[in-house]
Amino acid sequence: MIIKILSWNVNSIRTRLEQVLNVCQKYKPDIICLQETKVINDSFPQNEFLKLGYSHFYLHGIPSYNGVAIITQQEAESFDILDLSQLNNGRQIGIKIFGIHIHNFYIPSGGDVPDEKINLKFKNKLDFLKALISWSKKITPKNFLICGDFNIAPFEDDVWSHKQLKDVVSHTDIERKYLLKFLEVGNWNDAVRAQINPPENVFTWWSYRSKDFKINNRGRRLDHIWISNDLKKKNYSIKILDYTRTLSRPSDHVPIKIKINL
DNA sequence: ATGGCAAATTGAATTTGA
Repeated sequence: MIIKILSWNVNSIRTRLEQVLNVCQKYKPDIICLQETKVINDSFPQNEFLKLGYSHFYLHGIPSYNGVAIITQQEAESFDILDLSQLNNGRQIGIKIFGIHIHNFYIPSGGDVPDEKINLKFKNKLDFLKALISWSKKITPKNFLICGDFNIAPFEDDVWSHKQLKDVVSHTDIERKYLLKFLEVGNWNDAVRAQINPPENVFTWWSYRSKDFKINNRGRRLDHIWISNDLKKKNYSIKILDYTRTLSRPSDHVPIKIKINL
């Protein structure tokens, strides 16, 4: 059986609804993992998805910001919101479906200053990563996939300039170290970088502050799909749908997609 | 440590993102 899973930080599901529906019609993912839905559960636009055959909604929204969702055609066997810490505030939702555990994360961005002593947001980011490291040690990573906006570009060539971004939140040494520790203790596999490498585009995010994101291509790879060792052995393919960044009123993130033959 | 922006909330200004 072949399943398709798509992960996208949409920066408001209500603003991006038409674009998300278009991507669903075009690529027909079985499972849609969204981050930054920015909507409470009661206001999630379910009807439009129902028309496309997506009838199950696993939502963890809060007012105004954050918020994650998993949307499926088939009903999940179970779903859960992890007790990662009090910091799991619309930042994680997990399901089990087709025998696969899927967790959708929105790791905190971390604010401006990469110093946990003076910037609480940065401390929260590192604490969230520590919680994910502990969680990875506890679970049995079999038939497991985790995805989402991790807000960290782990490798030097995951950003447009390692030199210029090495002290910028999302690419500092300590964040990269924590993320790679998380990867290592869970025996996770970075499914996207296993298949897509420079000079092909690996970026999934481009700042809104650039007038034309294509001109100097100052992007970062902040969004990820990680899979357990057993899934790594299956046939799978990855696509970064960077065309969505060229649409009018785009999200600053683009979708990433995995097609896996179970 | 700031920016060239965007979205949500509240009601022109602030917070958040990264």
